[in-house]
Amino acid sequence: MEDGAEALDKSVIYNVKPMRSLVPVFSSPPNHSSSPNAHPFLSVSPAGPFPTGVVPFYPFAGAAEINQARTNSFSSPAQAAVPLSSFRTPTSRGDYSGQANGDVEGSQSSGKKKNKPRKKAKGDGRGAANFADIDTDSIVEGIVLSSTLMPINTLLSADGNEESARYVRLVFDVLRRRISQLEDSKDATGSGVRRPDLRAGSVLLGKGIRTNSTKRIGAVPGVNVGDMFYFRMEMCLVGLHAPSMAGIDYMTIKINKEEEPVAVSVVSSGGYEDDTDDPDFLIYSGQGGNVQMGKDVTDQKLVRGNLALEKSLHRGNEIRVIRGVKDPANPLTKVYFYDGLYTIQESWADKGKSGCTVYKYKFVRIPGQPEAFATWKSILQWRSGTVQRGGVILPDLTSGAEKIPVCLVNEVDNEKGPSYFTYIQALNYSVPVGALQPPSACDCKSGCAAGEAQCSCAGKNGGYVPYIINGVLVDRRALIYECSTSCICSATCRNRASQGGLKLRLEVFRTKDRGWGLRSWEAIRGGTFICEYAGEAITARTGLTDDYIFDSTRTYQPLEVSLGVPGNETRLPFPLVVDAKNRGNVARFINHSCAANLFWQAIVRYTGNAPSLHIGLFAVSHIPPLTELTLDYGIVQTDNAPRKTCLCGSPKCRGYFF
DNA sequence: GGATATTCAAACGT
DNA sequence: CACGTTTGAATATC
Repeated sequence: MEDGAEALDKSVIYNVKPMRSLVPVFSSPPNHSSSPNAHPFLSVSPAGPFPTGVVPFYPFAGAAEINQARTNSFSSPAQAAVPLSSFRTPTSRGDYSGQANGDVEGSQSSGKKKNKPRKKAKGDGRGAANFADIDTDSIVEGIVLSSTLMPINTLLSADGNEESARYVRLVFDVLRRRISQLEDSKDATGSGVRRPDLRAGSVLLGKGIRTNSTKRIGAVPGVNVGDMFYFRMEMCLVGLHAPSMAGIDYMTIKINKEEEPVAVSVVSSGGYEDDTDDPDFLIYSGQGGNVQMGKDVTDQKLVRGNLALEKSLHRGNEIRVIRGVKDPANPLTKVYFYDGLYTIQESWADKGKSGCTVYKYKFVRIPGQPEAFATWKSILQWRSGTVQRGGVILPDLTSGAEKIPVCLVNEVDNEKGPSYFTYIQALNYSVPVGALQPPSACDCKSGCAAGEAQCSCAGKNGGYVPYIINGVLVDRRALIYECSTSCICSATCRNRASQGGLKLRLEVFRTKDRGWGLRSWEAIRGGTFICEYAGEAITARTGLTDDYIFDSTRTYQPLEVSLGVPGNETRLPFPLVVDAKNRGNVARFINHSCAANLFWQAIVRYTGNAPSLHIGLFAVSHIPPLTELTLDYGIVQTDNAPRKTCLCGSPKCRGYFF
């Protein structure tokens, strides 16, 4: 288009093989918890000293006492092993939300305080009725029983670890997404505020599906600097920050018979006039004094959280800091980054704008921790153009084929870029005649998510639109039917999440010693559609082990946590192999990992008049910006198939792939 | 132990 | 869309 003299197709660029077998980049090293500073409390702990990073504080109750409080069937430590057959798995009907569960609960627990319903005393029932008909017990049961991550009889202990924290976060989000989906499918007549996050959090707390439930100073096992959250409840469930709203979390410690509150974590997210400019410092405002319903601004008092911060200043203990920011990609929501440990350097009393007293605390970040909030700030600068992203080789390797540019960066060595390939946005593959039911053609006028109970596309997906808002998939299914050209609904219908090319800002980057990889500048929620695997469909030969191959006939691990409904297997009813060597999209740069943060999902929709199949890639869990995106490329079943040695480095590494 | 006060939510309406 | 309103739920404290 611009200078036509060049015979070179602009979409053709350099190409070097992605090294799929190499170690993925994690947002933070796993050994972060070995604090550079000695823990100030170790010397005074009655049971100390402990190894660095271990903070076994039980100020009020022993672990046993806390465990005893759990009476639910799923985490009860009473039975050494619970045979799976003693549980009834959900039936294959599309609607599995209304089933009774008395047999399961009854056989495992005495029935006292089954689900801790948290009765609302209010008589109107308006808000409470929002979720009244959603059987969260059955949903959670399906999730727990189908999980491959933790044995169901493993106690989610008061002191967590990497696995339990991951488990809790995954369960929370899939439950929350399912509740959202069920809410979305109802008539949109109810105007009450819906809070699937609170509902999911409350249900899981009631069932003991939480971890690190004892408060502690310093690092929280299984939660790493740079971890990302979308709801306060998520942080509560993993023991990072307990209060559901308050910004300061604190605990009382007993020293020489003196009880004293100390702060353990704070959330800074714009509720007060904090100074958050410098990623190494934080000026944090004390709590209270704000305008509330029918109350004026008042002086803050040195009580509760403020008192705890003051005591922490004098004790010098580490305090976890969570930085909440507005997500520019979705300005209505917030993202929370766990930014690691800080100490308070000084405090003072200020006069706020209204003339009332506001306490201020200067937090200083302990050096040597991985970047978290600092990374986010850098990306904001790249996006606004105030700072240029370093190492850019090509500003857009799609050459405009995507609406959003994908830059090619190398901050590591002298490689100039991958070898030639042609950028295409989508896979072009028609479903074999008779292999599947054809997709539907709905006539929804107002979007297919809410209130369109008659949507025939939703009917194809078991009665529900498979996506909630923002292109977030509720759960993996064998196949998803999207709305498309033959539907009445608009292009913004949420049942078209995989269409229209990239929606996230991505970059292809040079890894340190691992070839090229793909990652995002954006905060990605679990379940989000990332991209499809584009390329040339080759159905004739399967079992290929070349690079740039996606092979649906390989064996894939199930998701660690899912809703547990039948039909979420990955096998397709016909063989599809995609070769992205000569033609492809960003997906061809995605490296393999046995602990991948993406999964694939088959999607059917019309392209013109032909039902076409697409391979969508979705986020397994929240993915912080600049974390490498990885996919499990599966296993070839035949015994003598050539295999590639895997060095993904995860504890679950199989040692090979393909 | 139950009830209450406190609180840097999250959604939605204007 | 910035701001106000509404409905919240965990926890500490009374």
